[in-house]
Amino acid sequence: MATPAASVANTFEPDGPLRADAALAALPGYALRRAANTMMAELSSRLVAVDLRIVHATVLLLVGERPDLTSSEIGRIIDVQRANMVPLLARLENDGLIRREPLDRKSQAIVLTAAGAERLAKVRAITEQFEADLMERIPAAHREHFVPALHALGG
Amino acid sequence: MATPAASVANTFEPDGPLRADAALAALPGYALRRAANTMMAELSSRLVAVDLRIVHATVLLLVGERPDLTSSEIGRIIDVQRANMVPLLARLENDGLIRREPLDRKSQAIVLTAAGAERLAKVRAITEQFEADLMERIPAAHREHFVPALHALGG
DNA sequence: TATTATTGCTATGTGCGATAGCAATAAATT
DNA sequence: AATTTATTGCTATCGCACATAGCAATAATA
Repeated sequence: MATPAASVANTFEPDGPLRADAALAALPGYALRRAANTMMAELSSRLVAVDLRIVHATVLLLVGERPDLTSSEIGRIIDVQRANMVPLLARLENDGLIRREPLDRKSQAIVLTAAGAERLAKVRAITEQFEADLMERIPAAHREHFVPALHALGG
Repeated sequence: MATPAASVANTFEPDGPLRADAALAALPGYALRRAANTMMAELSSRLVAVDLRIVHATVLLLVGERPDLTSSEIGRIIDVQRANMVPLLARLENDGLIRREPLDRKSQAIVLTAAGAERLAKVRAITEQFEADLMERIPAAHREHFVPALHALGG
């Protein structure tokens, strides 16, 4: 924020907000990181409306689709380790959004409660709008190439 | 890793590594986040060769281009707050890669030392290779659209 | 000259991710 | 069937990234 005051000014955006230096802006990897950060910040701020963080919303989306996922399985899907799933699910359980249902004597399924289903509906509305807005920010000429490119970079 | 063992199997990748659930994979925002994470992990692992983290490498790249940047200015460019620039620059200074040079009685420029310049050369080699590899992973048809799309999403 | 802004810093809190270890149980091997 | 191996859900803990609040010195502005 505020005026750059950089002695050696950015040649490309003479007076605009100091985004990335020219040297950095040229790097696709840097652009990728910044775009992801920007968009995730945007999504985060939209999710305050449902008092959820991105990870929590992701878990709701997931268990809303598959009613018999275990904590470990969810962790593998979203790249969160078993140990770190504990506080994450505890939070959702505390908020009354999920419930645990024994599958056998070792594993338990994570399932939505009624409140969880309601919250999920709002999450879906928010994420759908978010995704739509995201795609619309991309110039039409590039739009259809974006997701395929991302998928090629993996996950 | 290991076999999914998901009771409700992933319909699209019957036996492959469990990446993202179908519901998640459809979301551009999710794909963006995952691609960024994957690529940053890749870059990080390449940077162990120069014993630097991504942020540190970024700072070197930056001060290598502009010899009179202050801590505050660097922070604004790379989105790191003043307070958090302190340990970051302390690390680089400790490693003998940067040096502080007074601009006036309040501000100081962050400049490369000889060792810093040498390290930067290696960083450049690594990042150039990384960026090239990244772009090559993207199918040719989508390649040229990628960076413009990212820039549209902002930084 | 008086006020306001900026710089570089300390101190501190919070949340995330990673690692190691553990008891119970399930799955695989022999 | 018995034994070994793997998996599950968890605790405890460490380090890192990031944010906030505050501070004294100094520079910039009104």
